Amino acid sequence: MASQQKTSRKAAGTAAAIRRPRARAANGGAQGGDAGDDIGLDALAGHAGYAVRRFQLWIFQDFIKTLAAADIRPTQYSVMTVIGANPGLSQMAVAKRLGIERARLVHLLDSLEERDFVSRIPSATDRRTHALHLTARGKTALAQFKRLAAEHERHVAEKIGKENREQLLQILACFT
Amino acid sequence: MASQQKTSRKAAGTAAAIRRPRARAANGGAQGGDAGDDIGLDALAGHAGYAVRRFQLWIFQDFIKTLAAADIRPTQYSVMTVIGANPGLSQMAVAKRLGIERARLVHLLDSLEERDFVSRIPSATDRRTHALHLTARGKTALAQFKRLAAEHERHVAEKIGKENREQLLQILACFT
DNA sequence: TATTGTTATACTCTATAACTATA
DNA sequence: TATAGTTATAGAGTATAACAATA
Repeated sequence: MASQQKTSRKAAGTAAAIRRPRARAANGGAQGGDAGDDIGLDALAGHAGYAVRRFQLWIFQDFIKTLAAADIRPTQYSVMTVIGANPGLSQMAVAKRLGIERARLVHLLDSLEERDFVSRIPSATDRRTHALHLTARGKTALAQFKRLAAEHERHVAEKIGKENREQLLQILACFT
Repeated sequence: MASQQKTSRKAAGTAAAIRRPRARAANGGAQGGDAGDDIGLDALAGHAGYAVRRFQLWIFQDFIKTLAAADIRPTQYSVMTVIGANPGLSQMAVAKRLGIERARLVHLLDSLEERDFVSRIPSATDRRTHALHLTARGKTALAQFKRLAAEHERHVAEKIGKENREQLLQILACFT
């Protein structure tokens, strides 16, 4: 399939190689090879999804950077937070609550269990399920993660403004 | 590595199998095997990143569903929109403007070129670069995509409220 | 028969590094 | 030497399907 794509691209490139007077000049001619910041995006400016995507990229990057010393990523943090607030949940319950595939949660819990942050305790009432708990070490670790996460939230407030951050949380409350 | 993980998980499970009185009872006991909606998440409620992530998932799902008939995904749409608004841009310029890896843009453009929406035109001034343009077919298609995208935006407004959507766009304007 | 946890597969996206051809 | 486009690879993340144990 890759070679097919390659072939068709090369072919298209060759065909298009019949040079034209360049409509590009209509743009001022400064944008062809330049990665300047003056590229018009008005067409995307009105799209909520684009702004939200860029914001989410920024926010996750800052979260990862701020919690890099603890080596915890956003999803791991959310899993530990939910288990810490609701000890004894099953894997299905956590997966559904966070919108994670249960197949993926298996691997997330594997790594958290390897680091001795979480433990799967067989349920006495339903032997298919595990009751999820934070270990003593996990509880201590989560407390530190939360301090770092609070620092990350301050970065967000600095970036978009304290009031704007609170408004945003209100607007999106229906998604938490 | 997989078998290592499996081994350590099984071992941890066995060791933890020494049953405890279940701290879970402190939560009301209804949450263990249940995926109910009453799982406490207060701990995550104050985190902008979590709300934004969930919102972005919803918004992308709706975008993909609304534009499914056109078979266009959000990133493809943003690429065509930028090229349409700024004909003649180089691949680097588009990649930087949209925050996409230039390596990934290659494949995105491959598929758009295969569908005859975009063409790479060799630059006369810098033979390393391609000037990107929409084909006639691409322009017609983009016009239809924009109508569908506008319908998607109406879905967003229905979901979070018309005024909230506009406020959100204002708050996140610095990320577009 | 349905559900939980698990394994496996595939596809998308992200992040790199290297290669080529140009500059 | 630096840059643009390309190729390749590895790692997350997502979406499925299937399986064993259990309900």
